[in-house]
Amino acid sequence: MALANQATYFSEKEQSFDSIILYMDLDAFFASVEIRENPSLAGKPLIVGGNPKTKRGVVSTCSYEARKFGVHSGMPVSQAVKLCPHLVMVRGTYSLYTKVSNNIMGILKHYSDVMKVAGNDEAHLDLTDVVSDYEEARKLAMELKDDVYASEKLTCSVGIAPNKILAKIASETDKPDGLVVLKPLEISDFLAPLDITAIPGVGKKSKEIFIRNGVNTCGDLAKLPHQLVYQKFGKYGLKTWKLVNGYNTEKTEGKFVSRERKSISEERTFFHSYSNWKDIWVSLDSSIQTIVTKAKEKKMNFRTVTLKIRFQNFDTYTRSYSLQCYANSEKQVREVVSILLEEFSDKSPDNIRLVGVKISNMIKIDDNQKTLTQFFNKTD
DNA sequence: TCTGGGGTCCTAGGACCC
DNA sequence: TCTGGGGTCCTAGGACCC
Repeated sequence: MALANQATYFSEKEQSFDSIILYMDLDAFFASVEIRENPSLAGKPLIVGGNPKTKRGVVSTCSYEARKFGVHSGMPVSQAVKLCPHLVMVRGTYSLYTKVSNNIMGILKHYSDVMKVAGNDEAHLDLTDVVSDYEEARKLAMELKDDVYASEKLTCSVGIAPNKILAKIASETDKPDGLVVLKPLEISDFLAPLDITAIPGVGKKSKEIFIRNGVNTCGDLAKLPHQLVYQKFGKYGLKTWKLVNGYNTEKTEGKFVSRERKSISEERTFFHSYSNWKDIWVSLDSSIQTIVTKAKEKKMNFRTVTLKIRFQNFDTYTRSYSLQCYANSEKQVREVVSILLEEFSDKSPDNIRLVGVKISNMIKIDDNQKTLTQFFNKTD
C-alpha cells in the first residue's frame, strides 16, 4: 500500500481522541522520601535498595544526583558504586513509602472519580468529564502539584494528553517537577524528536533491533511504511508505529477498566548456598503458604502452578503444570511443585541461587459459585 | 557489571480435535 | 504414500515495567 493511503488504512475510531488524561509520577519517590526524612542527604547521590554492607542487590530508586553518574534503577549496586564511589546507600523504609503513597493517592482522588493507581508512585486520572479543555486541565494540574507538595513535601511530574500512554510519555519529558500538556494535533510533532525508547515497552532489546533498521527516534519510525514495520518489528512494532503517527492506540472505553489479577508469585534468592533439599523446601513451603493465602484473600482459585529455579551461573528454568480442576489449597500446590522439582533432583542443592512458585490461570470465586461448592460439600 | 522481586504480555512449538 | 487447515490449550522462555 502506498504511503498516501496509510491515513485511510486505519479506522476513523482509531484516530479519534475524545479524552483528557492526566498522568502523575512522583519524582525519585523512595529517594525523595528518604531525603525529606533526613535533610542531610539532600544534594547527595543517594540510592535506595540493595544491602549497604554486602553491596549486593540492585538499585530500587536513586536521586537525580546519582542519575548524573549514570546510575539507574535495576542496576546492580556493585556497578552503581563503581560509577559513583561516594554514593550514599539506604536500605529503604517501605512501610513509610506505602503510607505516603496512600496519602497522595487520596489527594488525587479529589480531582477525578476515574482514577487508576499504577504502582506506589504513579497514577492516571481521567479528566474528560472534569474539565472542558486542555487549558483548564493545566490549571487543575498545577493545583494538584501544589496540593501534593503542601501535604507531603514531595514533587511530582505531570503529563496531560488524550490517552494514558501519551500522558505518561509527556510527563517523562520534563522531570523533575514538570508539567507537560500534549494536545491531539501536536502528537506526531511532539514525538518525532524523541528517542524510540521514550515509548513504554521499547527497552534495550527492541532498541537494538530498531537501530539496526535505521530507527533511532520516533520520527524515524513514523516515516516507514507500515507494512515494512509489521514485517520487521511485528505486532508491537505496528502498534508503536500507529502511536508515533498520531493514531489513538488505546481502546476508548471511557472509564479505566480494572483487570483481574492474572497470577500470584513469590521467589527468593539465597544469599548463601543451601546444602540440602530440606532447606530448599523450607523456602518453597513458605512461598506456597504466602501465595495461597493471597489467593484466598482475593477469593480466587487457580489451575496452573509454576516452579522457577535459578542456579549460581544464572541459568534459569521454569516448569509448570495445569491441574484439571481449579485448586485453592497449599497441599495441591506442594504436590505439583514436588513433581516439577524431580527433574532437578540430580543437581546439587548448593548450586541453587533462587527458587520461586507462581500460581496462575486464576478465576474469581463469586458468591454464587461459593454457595454451590458449599452445597456439594454438604451432600458429600 | 555480576545481576531483587512482583507482575504483564508476547511468541513459538507441540498436542489434540474436527 | 505423503500428508489440509483452523482452533484451542499447554508449556517454556524472554522482554519489559515499576
